[in-house]
Amino acid sequence: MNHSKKYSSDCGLNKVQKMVGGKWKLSLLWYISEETRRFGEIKRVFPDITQSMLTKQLRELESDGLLHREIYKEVPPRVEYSLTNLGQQFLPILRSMSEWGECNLE
Amino acid sequence: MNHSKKYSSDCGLNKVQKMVGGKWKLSLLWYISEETRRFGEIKRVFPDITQSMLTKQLRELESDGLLHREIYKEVPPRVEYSLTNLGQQFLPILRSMSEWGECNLE
DNA sequence: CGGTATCCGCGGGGATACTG
DNA sequence: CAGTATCCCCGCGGATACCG
Repeated sequence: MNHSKKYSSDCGLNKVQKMVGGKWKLSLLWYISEETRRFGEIKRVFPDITQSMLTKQLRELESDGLLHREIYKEVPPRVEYSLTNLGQQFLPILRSMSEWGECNLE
Repeated sequence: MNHSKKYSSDCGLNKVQKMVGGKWKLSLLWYISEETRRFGEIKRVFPDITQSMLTKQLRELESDGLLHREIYKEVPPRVEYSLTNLGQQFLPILRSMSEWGECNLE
């Protein structure tokens, strides 16, 4: 590895920061990891996220390869979100963070 | 746990997000985890962070209990940053994220 | 050397209304 | 139901100058 770039903006940690640094992304991944979720479900469980922001963050997670978005062409429409392989590989980290957060704070 | 708050703004993951969500905090913790670091060292290794922002992020990490800040009253002054116990407990997670970031991106 | 003090731009994120 | 489309605010983070 280029030694001078060990901590620079293209190191692994900063890539992670960019991918899951969004305000709600960790929680969203966590919720979707339990099982495939419909958009409406997510919206109901996270009432503090506006719908537009929810769409945006989900799409970013999708384009970063963490989420899969499956569209069912029905009436009414249905869209389901699930973890990709990459997202599943991130799960242990997510679990550790959740535990660390629950245990060590106040 | 309050079921309705399982994914709300005070769940473990969102606490983690607030604590280490800053643009440079993961990398800073990572660098300081290797050994105790002086302010000037950090500044040199992270030339893209302005000095004022560096101070701010370090202080936030300190007040969140992740970093210890030791001031030596010498001339010239010396300030050293190191991980607290809480910070050390976060290390495995940091390591996982770094590996995941290095391996799975591009 | 290791900071403050100011000022400021940008974009993350929210509110609201409309749509296929 | 699952979105766009707009508009907008605030605060993160940067730039620059000064200080004990």
